[in-house]
Amino acid sequence: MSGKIFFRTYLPYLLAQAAHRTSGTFHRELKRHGVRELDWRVLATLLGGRGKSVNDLAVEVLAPQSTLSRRLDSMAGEGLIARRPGPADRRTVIVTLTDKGAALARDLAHTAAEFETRDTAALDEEERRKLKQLLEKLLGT
Amino acid sequence: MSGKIFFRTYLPYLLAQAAHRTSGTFHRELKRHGVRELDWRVLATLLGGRGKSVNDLAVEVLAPQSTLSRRLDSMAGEGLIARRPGPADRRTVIVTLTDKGAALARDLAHTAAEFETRDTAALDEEERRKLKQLLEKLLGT
DNA sequence: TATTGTTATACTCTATAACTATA
DNA sequence: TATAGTTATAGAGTATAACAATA
Repeated sequence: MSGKIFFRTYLPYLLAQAAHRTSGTFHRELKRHGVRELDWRVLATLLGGRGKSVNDLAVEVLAPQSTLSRRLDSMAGEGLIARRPGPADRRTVIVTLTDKGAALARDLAHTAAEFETRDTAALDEEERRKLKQLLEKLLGT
Repeated sequence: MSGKIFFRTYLPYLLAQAAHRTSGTFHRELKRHGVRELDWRVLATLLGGRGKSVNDLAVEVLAPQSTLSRRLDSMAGEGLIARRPGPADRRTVIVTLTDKGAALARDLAHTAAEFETRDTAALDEEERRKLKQLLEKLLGT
């Protein structure tokens, strides 16, 4: 088994490379706003929804609960998110965007969409659609 | 713009999620061997090749040069890789696998291939092939 | 007892820049 | 002067487990 051939067609690595490349330029943009990658994922995940528990959020932003918990402290301090006890089960904490957080999230999402197009310019519209469809199927969503 | 709709179809996030999911189980396997994710990328990248400069390697393993440099110290200490000055330009350092490193790399690559199939079972063979092809085109390889 | 979330600790990785050797 | 790589430092993320509150 040749290593070159192996790793060049090894799907997890292709995915990691593609994720790295297609977010590199936008991450520099995030930095300009003083927003970290994890914060951006939290903002984008919560945008348009009605709030999520810390647990659910941790799964969606691909971060451990303890890391997220500390970032939420910081984001709450900046007035971007709010936390309140879950209505049914008071052990859970429901995280929602504040108006300020939602405004920032919308602003960043707009910029992200521009970068997305630019950073995936090697694909035409049909290929991009197909790629998304395959990824969604892979992820079961 | 709905957040749910936005982030669910935002390609960099789909890629990050897919990369995360398709490597999660194998990373636990790596841990069992005492191999870190970065080490694994170095091993797999060098497998079957004739060695690479630290700079080129850093790009391929998606890590900063300084991080890689320190990991290489450790991997050299474990007898997995060797470093020698470049023949043409003596500023460069050429990294190659030792026999021990190559054996470990082949072993891990074999296991990785099994996990790859398992972790992408939601796609059939044709879809997997198409996904790889689109990713390769996106990456320009 | 089990689960949700927070907090604590030690460790790893990253960003940045200074430094060395070579070109 | 510029480049390849190493080293140094501070900051950010992760793994792990202990802990509090609720179920």
